[in-house]
Amino acid sequence: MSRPRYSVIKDYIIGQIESRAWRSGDRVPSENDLAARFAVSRMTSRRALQELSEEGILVRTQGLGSFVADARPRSSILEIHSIDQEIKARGHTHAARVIKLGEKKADNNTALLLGLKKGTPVYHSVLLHSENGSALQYEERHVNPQFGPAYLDQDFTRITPSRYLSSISPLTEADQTIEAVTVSKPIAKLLEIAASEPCLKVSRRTWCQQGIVNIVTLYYPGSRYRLGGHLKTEEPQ
Amino acid sequence: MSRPRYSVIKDYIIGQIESRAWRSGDRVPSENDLAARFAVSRMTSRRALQELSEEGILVRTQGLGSFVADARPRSSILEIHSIDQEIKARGHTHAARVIKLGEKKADNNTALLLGLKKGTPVYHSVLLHSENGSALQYEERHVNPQFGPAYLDQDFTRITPSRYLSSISPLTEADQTIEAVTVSKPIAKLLEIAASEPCLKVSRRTWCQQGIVNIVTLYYPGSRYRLGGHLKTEEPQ
DNA sequence: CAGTGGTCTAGACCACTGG
DNA sequence: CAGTGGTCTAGACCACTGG
Repeated sequence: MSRPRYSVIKDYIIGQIESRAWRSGDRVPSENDLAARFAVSRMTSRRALQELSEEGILVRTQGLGSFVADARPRSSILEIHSIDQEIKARGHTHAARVIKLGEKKADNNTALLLGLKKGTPVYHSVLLHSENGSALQYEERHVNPQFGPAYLDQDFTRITPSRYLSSISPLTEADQTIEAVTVSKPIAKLLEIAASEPCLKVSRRTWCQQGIVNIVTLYYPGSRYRLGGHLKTEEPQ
Repeated sequence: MSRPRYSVIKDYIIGQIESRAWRSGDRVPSENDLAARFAVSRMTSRRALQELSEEGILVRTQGLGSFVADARPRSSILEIHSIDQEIKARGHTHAARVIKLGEKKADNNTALLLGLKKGTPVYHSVLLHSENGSALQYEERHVNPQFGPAYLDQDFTRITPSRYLSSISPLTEADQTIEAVTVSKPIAKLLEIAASEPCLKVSRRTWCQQGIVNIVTLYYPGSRYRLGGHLKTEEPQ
């Protein structure tokens, strides 16, 4: 059961980009070049280039060629994905550092958002996620212990909180707001940015079938991250 | 210059789904069926089904067939709302000021994004929208004249560009990215904020059935605006 | 088993870009 | 002009699904 040839060609191209042999704006080999080099038909080399173009890794122009796209990360607003998967999907290395992990009594606001009584014990975690060694996301989370009983026993350098929680109780719903803010000095320091640098703040509350799982606040350096999405109207009238 | 055949097949399938002739879960004709019906090769009918699958309109399973996907709820973050409607929905007063309105030759980047040749004349507008007298959104737009022929004759203090354009050619698709940035001094002045204040930047490209309508850049003061939405997973497994 | 989608070939003609 | 990507053909073999 061998891998499809177009997929091998994709990996080759991704490898070249990751190793910085080919950089943003560089032209990559043409369909014909790749077909000859990999001894496949042009339809097959074309598929590799086409898919990389759809994935935003290449930009193609008729008559000109295919070029390595601007490397800034994108994520789909539609999908709630785990940051590690998102980073790995870009072919990069994800690492997480656990800043805090423990139990807290829910304050007024946390209790309200989680639908619990004030003072109820909740799990609290703060993580810093990095992409290829560069800080990308500060993550603070308050978890309803009911939906993640072994939360405090997890090794969050190996599995993200989001993945652990969704393995216990599948996500069914979420609320989300997106803002542009500056962050406090301690957070700026962790994110390796100046305190004046604008950041994206994503505040999210997630539900499983049985109730509210957790509330999350994420901060991304504006210079290193953007949210992206593609939408289609269901019924163009 | 006829439309590609795979695109004709896609439209046929979309038409069947829109007219409710084919409904969620129904099986659509196979690659071979469509190839015979449209007198094309299987590679061509396959492309139509493949693209619709990537767009989430069909779901394909080897050995089984291709099926109409469930209609999915979308995040309101992704709904394209007219800023005036949004403000009025809050019971507030919307006002718009026209900063620029005219014709420009498309530069390299604009041409690329609009799918036009460099130097093609495009319409260009800059507006400032306010809510109860307080600046809320800086809007810059480059419009393909083909899809808004009377763009320059509109009174954008009375009808927003977005509403005018969608009255001409209904919106079918959009790309959007969201970033946290600081803005240039002139824009900061218009928005009545300090140049150091973080802003949300929304970059959007919209399509109608026939092609790319326009590209838009919006800036919102981070202190006065946030994007919000509610999402539901399609299939809680 | 017949039918489905997944991969692939070796050609073809075309529109487009730069020099 | 030579080179690029965009569309397309008429075949092929394969893995997979249900009956």
